[in-house]
Amino acid sequence: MKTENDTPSSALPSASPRAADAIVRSVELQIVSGDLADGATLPAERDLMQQFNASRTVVREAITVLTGRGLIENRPRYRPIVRKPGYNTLLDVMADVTRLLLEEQSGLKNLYESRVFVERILVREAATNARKNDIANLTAAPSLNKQSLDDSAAFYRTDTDFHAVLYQIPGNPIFPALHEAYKVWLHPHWEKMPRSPERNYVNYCSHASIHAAIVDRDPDTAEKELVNHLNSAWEYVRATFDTPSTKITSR
Amino acid sequence: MKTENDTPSSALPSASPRAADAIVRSVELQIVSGDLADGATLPAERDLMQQFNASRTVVREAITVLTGRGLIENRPRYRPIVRKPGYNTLLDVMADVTRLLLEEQSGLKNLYESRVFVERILVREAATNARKNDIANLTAAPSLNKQSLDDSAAFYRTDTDFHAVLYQIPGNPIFPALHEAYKVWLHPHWEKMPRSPERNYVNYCSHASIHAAIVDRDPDTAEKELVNHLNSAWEYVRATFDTPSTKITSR
DNA sequence: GTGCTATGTTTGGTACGACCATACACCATA
DNA sequence: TATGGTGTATGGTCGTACCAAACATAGCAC
Repeated sequence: MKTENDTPSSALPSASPRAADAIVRSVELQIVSGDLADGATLPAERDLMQQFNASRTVVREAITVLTGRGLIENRPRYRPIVRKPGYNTLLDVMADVTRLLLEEQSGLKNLYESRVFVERILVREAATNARKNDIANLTAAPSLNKQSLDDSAAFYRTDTDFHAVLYQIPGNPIFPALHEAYKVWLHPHWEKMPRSPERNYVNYCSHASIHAAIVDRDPDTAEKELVNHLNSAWEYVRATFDTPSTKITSR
Repeated sequence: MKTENDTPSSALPSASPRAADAIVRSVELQIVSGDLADGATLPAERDLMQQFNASRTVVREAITVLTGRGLIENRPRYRPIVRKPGYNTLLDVMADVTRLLLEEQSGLKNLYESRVFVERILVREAATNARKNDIANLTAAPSLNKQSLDDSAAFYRTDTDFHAVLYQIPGNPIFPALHEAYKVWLHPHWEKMPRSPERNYVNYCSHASIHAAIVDRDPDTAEKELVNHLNSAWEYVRATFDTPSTKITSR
């Protein structure tokens, strides 16, 4: 986390008076307060200069920072577009660093393992507390799976959709955003996974089993089926870059 | 060098050839490859100008971007310090946006709820697969709690330590980083929570119960105790900013 | 010799001005 | 009216200059 180490000699000599920070803060405030609506465009840089009484250097630095935080979108020759921060923004910001972390073998494994943990509790939650509405969504997804067994690309989409339902059930916007993040980050590696109607059928059966267990209000079975499902998928992905020590063990 | 052959009507008209990006990528590579070790300092800006044959404007923009990604640390009048990215870096990057999201009431609630979900699966995992070593850590923590019942500040620390153990058990570095993030983001709000030796004792008992259930290899009870524990804590925090609709219901 | 101070150098932060390429609005011509 | 050329606004880049703080060094006092 942020290094908050005060220098041993005194309290806070830092208080970095970077001029751009003031602009960043000001724009941030305008965004969260709604003065700058989502989708609105920022004034031209030369106008911001006057507005904040700063040089273009500083204004541009502020824009760079805000872009890095995902608060504005900055295409080369267009005005910056305001993007009101949400949970998806949060994951967006992580994307660049995540890409670096995923380049190491253990990175992908760790990320996938975390997904397994999350989905384990999500299926348990579903089995325990899913409402009629959720069950309906959860029922529709596997049937769509079944219809696209022969089209691996389509199956991949409906496969993802099934898991997406799990992330919606808690009603917490963090989870759908998290699912989106897993999807984006894992997708490049899943692309390389061999697919076949037979393999799709196995996955479909897993989804059906999980769905059945949820309908039965049986969290233990639901979790067990999910773990089997995800571990099996991992084995397929692992085969595309097989190395020792990437195997998920059950401890 | 830049591709100018994309179809003008479709696809990606962007292909932004921002000069700073090249520097960013280059430095990123040097960091992950180890050419730039963690803790090393970047060359002076005027040296980087020559090295990349770019203007200082561009060099400084690259540094700003890298700082935003948490890959370098940039104090006002010092050389930028290289920080090899890890999972904690990941959470660091989210900090600024998270701060904005937490300013909305539902932000805190959503974040805390996600923590409950995560810890639910963590205690289940602990009850199922914790090794002797983990159990030992888990045993030590509550006893430290007990010793600091009368010192609320100390108790808060040991309280956090107990939960930290849960995040260590899976052996996945993502979880300790996540715990650190929860700690930092939730801390300001927990600060405002009223504390007392009696309240500390209640929390201690919860920890003891969770610990006992884990030792008994009883994930259901462990989860139940944890949920009670965390929901109870939430009620105390909620009291500091009471508004309707922030109550956590069990659906 | 040791320790402190004054001074010059390095370096990041900021400002200003200039130029380029392109998106876009505008206008003139067919 | 449709089309194509033109001018302007705007972001991207460059170069220079200046300031203030950090750092290195030399010089001074003891």
